[in-house]
Amino acid sequence: MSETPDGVFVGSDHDHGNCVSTALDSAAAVCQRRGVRLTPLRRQVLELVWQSHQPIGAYAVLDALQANRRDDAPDGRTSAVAPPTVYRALEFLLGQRLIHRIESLNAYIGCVHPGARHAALFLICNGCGSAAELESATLLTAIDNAAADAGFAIERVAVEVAGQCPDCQGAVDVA
Amino acid sequence: MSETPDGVFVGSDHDHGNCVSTALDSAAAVCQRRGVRLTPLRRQVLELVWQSHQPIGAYAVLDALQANRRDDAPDGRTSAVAPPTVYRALEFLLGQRLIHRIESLNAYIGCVHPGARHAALFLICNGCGSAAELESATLLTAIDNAAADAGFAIERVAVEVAGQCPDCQGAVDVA
DNA sequence: GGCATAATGCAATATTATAACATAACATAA
DNA sequence: TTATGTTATGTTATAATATTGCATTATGCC
Repeated sequence: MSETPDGVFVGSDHDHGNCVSTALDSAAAVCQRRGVRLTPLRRQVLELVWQSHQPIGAYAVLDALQANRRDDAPDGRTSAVAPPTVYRALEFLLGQRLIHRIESLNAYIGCVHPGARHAALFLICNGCGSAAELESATLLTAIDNAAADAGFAIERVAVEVAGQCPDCQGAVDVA
Repeated sequence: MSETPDGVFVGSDHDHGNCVSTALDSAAAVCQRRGVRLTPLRRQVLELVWQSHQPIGAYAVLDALQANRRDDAPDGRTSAVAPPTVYRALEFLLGQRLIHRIESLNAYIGCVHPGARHAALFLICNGCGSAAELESATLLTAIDNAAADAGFAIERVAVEVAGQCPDCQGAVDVA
């Protein structure tokens, strides 16, 4: 089923390096337009989030960051990266709408509509751990209406649907 | 604005004791029907979750449980309640669909349709911390359709909308 | 350079959740 | 009735996630 390049789940066949660099470029553009700084650290965190191309936890980002630094250091000696370093970068990226947080996984994923204010629907596969970001006008209208009926002022929306992606539905789990 | 008894947010004016005991009764009925055991511990945890009538964290339940036990003990001496005790009870209640978990808060709340398999929409007030459980057929249809289009098999749905409830929208936050 | 602001480093700790194993309660049949 | 399997709870330790507070460094601007 990796021959469905137009499915909402990215297959193993897509041009990964390209999609990451595209994301970084548009993030840079968004930040420049807004007059906020996509510092090397923030850029690196964004890159790591995109590279995983799946929801990735803050501590996984932290580990990757640390590994990067070891590689960069001439002698391999580096001080440990501390959690706030990562959380602050993630917070910045969330604020600029460059990534999303998946609440039900305590994890983060690159946003496919970088910088835009929007409410996304996530399909999260319990099998392979991948996630797809969708937009549904009907869905958002339904949420808006429900909130309006209740006199509720919306600030943030999370729609997270867990289940099995097409590729994982056939798979039998080996005992 | 506490004179809107038919709003989706419960006011301070509703019959709290009654709504808790109703919830406990129907939980007992559900469990009996299913042949599962609503043990004293599980019942007590369910009661604590309902009593708060807001999303309540596992450790708050734990503290309340501990307080209860101190009250019950003749001499006030009791051993500490440990996290697994609470998490296991919560897990049971989730499994029987007697409570919901609010992912974005890491918290739990009584289910208003006890025992029924359903996908709920939560309006969560950032001002007062209360939450309202809604159903929206349109919303669920939209989610079903989006999933179907993607060939995705749904297992669990979380729709969490954060914002300001009617009562909190007027309120100015004091600096 | 000197200053203000923003960003990062760093240490400690808070909060949420689970693993692993021991014991107790309950159900049922020999 | 106790033997036995099963379910539930207790207990200890630890894992995973996240934040607070303060020190230091980088950046932009005059």
